[in-house]
Amino acid sequence: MCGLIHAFPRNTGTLPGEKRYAHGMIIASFNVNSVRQRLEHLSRWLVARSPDIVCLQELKCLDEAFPRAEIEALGYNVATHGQKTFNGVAILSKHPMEIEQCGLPGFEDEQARYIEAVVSLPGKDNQQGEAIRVCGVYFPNGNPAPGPKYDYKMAFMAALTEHAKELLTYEEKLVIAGDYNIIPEARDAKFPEAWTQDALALPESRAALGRLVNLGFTDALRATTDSAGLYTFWDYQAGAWQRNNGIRIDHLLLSPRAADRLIEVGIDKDMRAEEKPSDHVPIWCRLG
DNA sequence: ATGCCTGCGGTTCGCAGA
Repeated sequence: MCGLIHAFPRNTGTLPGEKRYAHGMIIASFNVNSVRQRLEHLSRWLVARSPDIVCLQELKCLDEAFPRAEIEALGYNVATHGQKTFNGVAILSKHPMEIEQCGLPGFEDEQARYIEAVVSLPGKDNQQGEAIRVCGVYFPNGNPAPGPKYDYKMAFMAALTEHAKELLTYEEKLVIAGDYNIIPEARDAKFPEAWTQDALALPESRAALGRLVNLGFTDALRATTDSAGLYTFWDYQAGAWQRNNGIRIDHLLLSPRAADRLIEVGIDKDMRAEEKPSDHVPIWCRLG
């Protein structure tokens, strides 16, 4: 399992005197579509990929129902922001972390779609390492558009953009990782014409994503490749996986200091071919 | 063409997802 289909190295040299971690650290996002249904998949993947930090979306359970002991047994600290039935986000970290936010600041929301932590990274020779701020996001779907659900999606994105603007002033290593429910460009869908009226691809949706990215973030995948056909989601219906009818909606946005450390990006596409998979697969980046 | 499929709740079909 966890066959790596897409892996994109970044052609960048190390500057003289620049401090980098020997093998880098992996930060991943994975929409599990029910953490209880996906515990075996998730556990196998955590062992195989061994990410340092993972943002999970669509837990679909209360915090007390999260399989905390099982994940902790694999060597992870666990922070959850769950709710009954729907949504729910979590951050897993091999390293110590402090939770900064559960829920998006300045945005009253009964839906559990945002969690933010600062992770303390190990330094060389047990020296005090750096820290990295990680935001786990689960954007609303927004369909049907127009309508109240689309208004909610736009409001969520506006609030996230305002918060991200403040976070960037800290000039930290920062990653906003998650299910954005936005297809950035036509090349990010097998059949882009099928999505033109959809909340995932409307010009207003793409413009809102652009306003966030243009604050100064780097889309990790697009920093490594211009290739079309790189997807993170395939619908359960109509043989979408078998037809490779996919879309790219799970993204890793990097602050300038994080983008400077980008080594490679991967999508663990083979997860989608397993028995009883999530409809999303993990995307991850390695920072040096 | 509209549903196809999956998960959840709570009982078995409606809602949500994307």
